[in-house]
Order: sequence, then structure tokens, then C-alpha cells
Amino acid sequence: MNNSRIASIFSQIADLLEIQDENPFRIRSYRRAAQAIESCAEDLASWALHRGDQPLHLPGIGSGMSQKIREIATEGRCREHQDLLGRLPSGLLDFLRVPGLGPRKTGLIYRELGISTLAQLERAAREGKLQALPGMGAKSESKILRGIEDLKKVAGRVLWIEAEQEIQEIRTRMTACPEIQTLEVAGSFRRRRDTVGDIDILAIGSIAEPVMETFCSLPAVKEVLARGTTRSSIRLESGLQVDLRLVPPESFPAALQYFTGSQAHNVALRERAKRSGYKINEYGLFREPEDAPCPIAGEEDLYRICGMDWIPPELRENRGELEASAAGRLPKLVEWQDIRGDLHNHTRDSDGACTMEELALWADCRGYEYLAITDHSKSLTVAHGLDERRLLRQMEEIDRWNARADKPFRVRLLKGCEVDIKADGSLDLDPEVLSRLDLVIASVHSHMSMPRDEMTERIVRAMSYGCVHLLAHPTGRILLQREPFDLDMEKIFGAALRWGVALELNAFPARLDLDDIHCRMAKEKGVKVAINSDTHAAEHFHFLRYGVFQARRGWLEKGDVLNTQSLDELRATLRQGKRIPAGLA
DNA sequence: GCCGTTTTCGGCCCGACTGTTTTCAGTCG
Repeated sequence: MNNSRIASIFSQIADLLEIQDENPFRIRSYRRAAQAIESCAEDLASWALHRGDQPLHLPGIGSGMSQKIREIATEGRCREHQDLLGRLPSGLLDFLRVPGLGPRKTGLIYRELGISTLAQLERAAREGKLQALPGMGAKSESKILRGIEDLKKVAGRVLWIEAEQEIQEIRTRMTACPEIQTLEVAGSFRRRRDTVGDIDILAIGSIAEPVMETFCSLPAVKEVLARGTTRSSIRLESGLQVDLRLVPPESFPAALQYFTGSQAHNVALRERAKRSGYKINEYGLFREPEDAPCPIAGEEDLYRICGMDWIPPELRENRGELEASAAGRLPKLVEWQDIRGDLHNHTRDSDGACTMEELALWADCRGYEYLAITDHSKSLTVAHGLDERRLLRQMEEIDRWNARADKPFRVRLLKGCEVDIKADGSLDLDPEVLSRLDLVIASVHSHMSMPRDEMTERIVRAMSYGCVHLLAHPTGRILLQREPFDLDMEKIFGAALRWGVALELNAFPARLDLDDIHCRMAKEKGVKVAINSDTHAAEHFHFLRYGVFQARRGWLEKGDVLNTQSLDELRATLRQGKRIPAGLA
């Protein structure tokens, strides 16, 4: 039972209570709790099992919520949730995913028509039964029908990189509109979340009509969802929703802050502002009670007046950044320029598309000091993985390149390998051969649905081999496709610390594994993180940028990231980590 | 249900747009 699963139960309780028209503040408590649990760096299942009698110092989690977390962690369920599910069909939760359909109307439809599945809802809408209900008309009904259609097609969120592609197109066309002075993308995209649910665009413009007209008639528009003078919403052919807000110049800083979110961050910020006698909304900062506007030139002013330093968007998740900022203790986040080399790359020898020389030339273009060649090992036959003999030959080739005075590149090549962790936790290649490498990456590519204890034990065992330096894509997740392994991350971090193993933040846009929460956990435990592109083709090199975004979301600073080290420092770190414990060599 | 430089009781962020409404509720972000 990982934190996300526990959080989703709390969210469901909130949804179910809301459908029942319960006390809105009680509902908000559950939502806050879900958010706190989702963002929590501690594995709550472990807490419940081992230290459940100690209080959880999480904002919004009191004794009642703690009790429920314990219940869920130990029994896999909690009574409150079960009781609610006993009273209401779980299918009603799907209704909330239909745009335009919220908890009140869901409750109304259920009570009046006895409907509780999307299929029944669709039928009722087609038969015109919904518009008979109070507050619902023909328009609501057809909107619900369209919403159900979209739900069937649209998965919902998209990868950050996919949103970026849509945004480039939109930006080009919108900035061609002469009435627009400034255009900025806010929302989860600006916060660099790994996936994006919709795109929020903010513009300064003189006259609304032509701006909204340009926006609502973009070539990629499938449907205009709303059109006003300050806000319009469209759905693109791809299914992605895009919102545009038009604001006057003087409101831009406040609007940028407001629409960047996250919602939890904003709520907490506004509560703070209120305590200091201010009101914040998307139009600006106002001194209470007379509602006098305070001029602000940028987001910095907004935060400063509330007694804080400017908070980088990546941190705005209400995970302690407001407190850290107020105390002047925000981290100095790692930047792309801090990266000195890439430690995970594949050549044609396994499943890469480039030769070693081509990779090296690309690494030079990026100004890297070092580049590790880390092809797959033999059991990954689909990737034409290397056995000991081929690996030794590749090592000789790297030595020859590094020794050549007339080589066409400057970057230092490191001898490495991405060795498979077999089902029993042993390594796919002879540890003796591996120990001759500069860098050994271990990773799981098979038997991915093991039970939690078994998978944890397997990976811990692999890390305990003295020759392993780095655990690649530790949780195995593929965003929007494959769930992470069921792992006890506390134990993984413990083993990493004990055996001197760094954890990878794999920067492939669909992986971004470790995620932000786990990056922060690594930092707190003192485990180094390596941000790697996992390059299989030249165009993958720049993926490292997405890894840096994620690292920043995980509060990582330069010193927390292994490959910000110079070559000499890196070599020392890799050697230092490898004090092979007696009896295991 | 949580929480406390106003509080252990009484608060709990704020505004735009839509649709079905003659003044507002619901939804959304």
C-alpha cells in the first residue's frame, strides 16, 4: 500500500461525502489530507506498521485522519470509506470525471433517477431524462453527452513533453496576434509536473475580442468550451483542454502567480496573506479591510509583501515551500548548467542507434566532461545485450579512444554497463568482470509484478553486490502506462545508503523515475541522485532537461546530484562507495 | 475534520463562466 493508494482512498471519501451534500469543510479536510499524504516523503505504510503510535507531523492530519491511515495501511481499507461505498454505488465517482458534472448534480441524478453507471447516464441523457431535473436543461444534457464521449477517447493527462509540443504551436499563432502584448504559460506546465492535465495560458492584451477570436479559432481547436471577455476554454483535437486568461498589465504578476498554482499552494498562500492583513486574488494584492490595492511589479513583490522569498514554480505544491521561504531556507535548486556528464547511454552494441564516437561528439556539443557508455547485459536479448566477452571488448575500445591523442572529441568516456537484475536479485554478468568497470548500473527489466517484499528484497540484494554504483529507473514506472513496482522505498534508500549506491532519476519523458517525492526522500536520507538521459539515439540527449525539471520539483540542489561532480570528484565518489563488505566480494 | 499571534469553539480562499435562472447554484480552476 503506497502513499498514492492511501491518498486516493481519502479523495474518494471526499467525493462520496460531497455527492451526499455533506459539510463542505469536512470534505475539504479529506481533500487536504489526501494532498498531504500524496506529497508526504515518508512511506506511511511503514509508519503505520512500525511507528503507528507516534503522531504524524503532517499538516491537515489530526488524530482522526491518522487513525484512518493506520486502518488502511494495516487492513487495506477503512470503515468510513466502506460505509460510504455501502450507501452509494462506486460508479458515481466516474460521473465526477464528466466535464460539467459535479457532485451536486451527480447526487441529484442518482437520487431522482436511480442511475449509477456512466452507461446508464449516457442512455438517460440520450432519452432526454436529464433535462427533466431541476436546474438542468437541454444544454446541460448535451454537454454531458459530449463529456462522456470525450472521456471514452481522452486518457486525461498527457506527458509534459507532449504539452510542450502543443504549446509551441499555440504560442507561434497567438503571438502573431497584434493585440497580445505578453503570453505566458502557467499551471502545472510551468510547475514542470511530469504530466499535464490541461494548459493554462495567460496573456496581456488591449482588446479582448480579437484575442479570444484568435484563440478560439486556432487550427487545432476541436471545440470551444467557454468564451468570455477575460477567460476562454478550448479543447484541442488531441483532447487536451487549453484555457486562456486575458489580464490587464497591472494584474499580470498576481495572475501569473494565481494561475501557476498549485491550488494547494495558492490556498495556503492566501491563508497566510489573510493572516497578515492582505487579500490575494488573480487581480492583485489588496490591503484589508479597505481593499486598497498594493502595486506589485512581479511575483517577487507578492511573495515579499507576505514575508517570503520568491518561490520557484517547481516547488509550489504546498509541501513546505511556504514555510521554508518564510524562514529564508529555500533550496538553491539544481540547474541544467550544473550537469557535467551523462551516466546512462546506449550504443549500437546493444539497442542504441549511435556509435560510441557519435555519442561522444554529441556529448561535446553539450559541453560534457564525461560520458558513460552503459549498454545492456546479455539476458536482455531483445536489446542485443552484451555478454562478458563483448563487454570486455567494448572496454578495450573505450580505453583505446581515451588514449588517442588525435580523437575527434574531448569528452572522457567511462566504461560502464547497465546490468540486469535477475529475478533472484543476482546480476546478469560476472561481478568480477563488472568490478573492472568505471560504472555499474543495475536495473530491473523483467518480472515486474513481483509482490512488494520479494521485489524489495531482490533489488536490495542487487545493490549489496560491491560492484554496483547506481540503480537505474528504480520504480520501473512508465507514465500513463505502467504503474511503479510495489516497493518499500524506505528499505531501498536504506540499502542505497549502506552499500554506497546512488539512485537514478531517469530523464526519459515517460519515465522520470525517481519521481519528485522520491527525489526529495533521497535528499533527506543523504542518497545521491544521478540525472541521466538513458540516451538510445542522438535526439535523446536533451531529455536530461526534463530530468532536471523533476529534480528541481524534488528540491534537489547541485550537491545532491552525482553528475554535477567533476570527473575527478566523480571517480573518487565511485571508488569511495565501493568498500566491498567482507564475505560479499 | 482540522486548527489556534483573533480562537479549545467557530472559523475554514476566491472569482469567472454557464445554464437555467428572474437572482443564483453549480462547476471549475
